[in-house]
Amino acid sequence: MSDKPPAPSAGLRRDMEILEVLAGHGDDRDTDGFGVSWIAQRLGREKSQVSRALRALELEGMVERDAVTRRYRLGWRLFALAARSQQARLVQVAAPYLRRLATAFDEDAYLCVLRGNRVLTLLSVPSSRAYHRVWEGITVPVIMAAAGRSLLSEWDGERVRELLRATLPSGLDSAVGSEDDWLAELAHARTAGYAVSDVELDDGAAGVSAPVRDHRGIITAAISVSVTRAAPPERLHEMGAVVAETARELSTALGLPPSGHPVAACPEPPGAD
Amino acid sequence: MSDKPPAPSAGLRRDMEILEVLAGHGDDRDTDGFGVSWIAQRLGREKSQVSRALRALELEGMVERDAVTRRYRLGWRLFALAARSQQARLVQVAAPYLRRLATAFDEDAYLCVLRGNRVLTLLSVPSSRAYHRVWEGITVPVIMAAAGRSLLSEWDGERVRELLRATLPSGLDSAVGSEDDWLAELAHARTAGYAVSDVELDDGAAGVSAPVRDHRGIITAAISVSVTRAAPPERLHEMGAVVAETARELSTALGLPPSGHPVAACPEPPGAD
DNA sequence: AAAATCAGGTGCAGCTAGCGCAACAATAGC
DNA sequence: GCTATTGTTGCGCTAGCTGCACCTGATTTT
Repeated sequence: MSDKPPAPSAGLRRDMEILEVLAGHGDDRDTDGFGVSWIAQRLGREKSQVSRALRALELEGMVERDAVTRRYRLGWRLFALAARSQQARLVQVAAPYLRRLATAFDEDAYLCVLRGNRVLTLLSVPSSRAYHRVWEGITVPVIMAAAGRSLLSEWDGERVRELLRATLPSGLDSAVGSEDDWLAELAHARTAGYAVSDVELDDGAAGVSAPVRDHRGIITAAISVSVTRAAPPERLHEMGAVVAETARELSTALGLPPSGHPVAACPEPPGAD
Repeated sequence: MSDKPPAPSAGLRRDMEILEVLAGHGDDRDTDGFGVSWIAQRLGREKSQVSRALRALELEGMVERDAVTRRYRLGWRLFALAARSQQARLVQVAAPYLRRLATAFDEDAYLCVLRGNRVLTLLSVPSSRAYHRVWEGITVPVIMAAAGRSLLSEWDGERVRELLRATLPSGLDSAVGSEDDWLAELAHARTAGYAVSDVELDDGAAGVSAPVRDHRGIITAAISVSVTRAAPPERLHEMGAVVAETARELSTALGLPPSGHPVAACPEPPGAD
């Protein structure tokens, strides 16, 4: 009598509820999954319905069932779908944010990821100013890229040293000394939420960068903004704060829970106009 | 024509097909997403149907639509769910180990699991070298993957034969002969703790791999490192030893008791058919 | 030991929700 | 401006889902 009006795609809704239950409380104590009856009761639905739906979902690989305990958990297909498109999605979702930065500072903005011991630029948005060097698809050593510090900022110290040593051919003993400096800078970037690098290499660009996290909270990319005009340190830190905030927004849009809590509200990306 | 009987869960099937299309091929030309008509045509379905399904999926957050281009791509919800899957945990734990391998050898490193008779790559850590396509979320036949040998190394011989026959279309009679070779290689991999595969298929990558065990000692995954440059056999075996050791460390991190193998071959066979 | 309890699956009738066609709306193209 | 293309909606018809009751099989109770 009350409401049954808005019930389109009831099947999908049911499936999503089931998946959400299987996703669990986020805790990892539920590693053995959940049984049909339990899910049905929790959803207030018929067992038969849940049973059939789960079978269908299993057929599609969205859930998988433990052969012995007969319990269900999320399946490989979900993971495969996400894995295949996460990079494409990253680029797409990031674009508007980079544009915002590029126009705000009138500086080139970049989206970078770590590839081996080099930094790969996935997307670059040019400023209005003169020549814009195309970096997309280009890799540079971590130490040379502005985004490098952000990408490594949460790495284990030992790993960073290994990577640095692997990067530097060995001829540079100045580097040996600067390893500690680097680690210190990483620590600073970690606390500040952004990294500032002034000109280090002849060609190496100065810039500010901040880490982008995926839905799991792992740093998977970094955005950076070049700094082509002389600017006082405090100006750089102002920029850093903005870049860091933008990176946070982007992370949220990618599915990162706003404050380290299960998924919730809407990750509304600023629709380009 | 006459058979429409086996059509349960038609809605789910449709949704999955759509998601599969949206996931693309991992190539990066799909970065713009896809339009309704294009998807409909590709699936051989009615536009209206696809349109409505996409709207429903969007409502659930499984897909999202670019505000300006009106094209769809996978949504945050799917990523959030994927992050909660069992595989995600594996990936998270394994990532540092793979990174270490990738930087140590400057070769691509992979984490793979067995999915039916194919090998699914869960995580690929690219080296710094030339562009490499995304393998994450992609499946390849067991015989083509470097990790295949490690994943099958403790299987019953008969079952391996079955799987090989099911995999090979049948046209390849050379395969019939090589079945025994394969079994022999599996035996070798079992004793050595790692598997070395040189180039077998035109595209098939050479590589070394080693098995990863869960807390029960059962092989649940494999890590492998590609070998893109010519290397003498002894070099490959050096690498194999390193990969095997890394796999052991990873297994321990996953909860395997450090002491040798508690070994499978227990009350529970990996699937009594 | 038999019987009770619980989890999961199946058969079936009734009815809802999704399908397909085609008209319509909204853009893009010329 | 008009036409071509893409995306949305109205609606009758039926495929497929819901929900009840019953069945199987494992685990526990007394």
